[in-house]
Amino acid sequence: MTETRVERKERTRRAILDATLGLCETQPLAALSLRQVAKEVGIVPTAFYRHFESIEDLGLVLVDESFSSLRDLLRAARTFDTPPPNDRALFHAVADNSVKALVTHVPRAQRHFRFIARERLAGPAPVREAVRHQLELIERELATDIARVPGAGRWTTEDLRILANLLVSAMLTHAEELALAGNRDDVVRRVETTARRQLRMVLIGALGWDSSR
Amino acid sequence: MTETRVERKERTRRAILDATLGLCETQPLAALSLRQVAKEVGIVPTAFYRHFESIEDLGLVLVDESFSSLRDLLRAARTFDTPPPNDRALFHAVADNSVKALVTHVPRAQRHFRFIARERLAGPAPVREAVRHQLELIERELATDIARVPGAGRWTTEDLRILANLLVSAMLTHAEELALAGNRDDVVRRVETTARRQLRMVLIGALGWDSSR
DNA sequence: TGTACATCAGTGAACGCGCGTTCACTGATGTAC
DNA sequence: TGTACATCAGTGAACGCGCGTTCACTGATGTAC
Repeated sequence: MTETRVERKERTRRAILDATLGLCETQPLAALSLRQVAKEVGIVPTAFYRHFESIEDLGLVLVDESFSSLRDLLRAARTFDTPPPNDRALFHAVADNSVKALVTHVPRAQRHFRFIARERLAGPAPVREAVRHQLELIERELATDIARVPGAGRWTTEDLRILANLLVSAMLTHAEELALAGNRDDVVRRVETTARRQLRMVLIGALGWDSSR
Repeated sequence: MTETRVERKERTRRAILDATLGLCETQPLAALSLRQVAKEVGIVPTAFYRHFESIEDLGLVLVDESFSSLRDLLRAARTFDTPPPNDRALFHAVADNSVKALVTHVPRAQRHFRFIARERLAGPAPVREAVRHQLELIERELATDIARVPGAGRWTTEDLRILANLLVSAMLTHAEELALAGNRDDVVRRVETTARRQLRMVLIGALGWDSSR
């Protein structure tokens, strides 16, 4: 015996998740059939039920998986090689780091990002809700991070949330574009430039912002 | 005879478009069947072909329709009752106006916005491409508009495009949330506050921005 | 170690149903004279 | 105005196909003793 029963089951489960991610590269979850997935995996349709209750149930698992890969991206974006000497340099470094993380990570986790891009607004309600929840967590974490930056003391909690929301929206939009555009070099470079410049505009603009005005 | 043959045909065509918008409130275009649409309209499935070649063909028409309603919103957002006295007041007025237009217009054209939100990333490639094209036009118009604002002289064309892209992304995100959340009062108010505050942050932050740095 | 039994991932036949598309048609509206 | 013919939006039967789900099953793996 080279593989236990549990290992074999896990392997099939993994194959179902992968096959679904593959099929979702060109169509939304709602357009998939259980039989299509089963055929792709190489199992009989009824065997699907040994692993998931429904396609939607499977979708929720994929949302969790996708966001765990997104958290990797965000962790990378927060890491600095050397601490920047002043505020302006700090913001430039943050912007450069974040965008570098974006363009290197998205292609590696492309199928996950494509899945999220598609299902975030088009998916079944519970799937959309799950994506929404995860994005809210990210937004809150970012707000906490920004609060620690020098000069952020003047900002109210509400404004920090609103700023974080703006940054998350903008970067999500870019990630979605990258994921759906494939890896066309011109697109990657354009998105890279745009994203970096926007982060700088907002962060440096933020230095002059006063919550009380 | 109360209705000519042409009028009657147009009425059926309209009914097909409306039925599709209705069905797309809860599912993406790719999950619809031609028979479902025909049943909703009250015609026999084969009659569909007298009006459209396929569901995708119909989707492209709905994209055009939706964006013509979005252009109405944008026209409204650019209209001022009284010209503001200074730059800061101008930006506040622009932010307030734009957001007011957003929250009043989205519910009125809700089905169109829901359709765009769903199909922008999840739709068939030609539909996604059509949405993308329309958004690019809006972005370019906005850049031209910003260029006319006092203090924008220091900005490069490239930076104007990038700023416009940021604003369009942010406002699109809010419009999509409004459209998919329905008309829940708390959501509308939260989005309204967030959107207005973000526009102010960016526009006022932009005053301190210098393309050369 | 060997045996007898339990578990359970995956099978395969079967079901009724909705699918897109074909085709020849109908009958009201429109047009030519 | 009246008649004969053309147009064409919508009909209805028919097709083969893939759908989700049910059910009783098989046989390899796991467990108790």
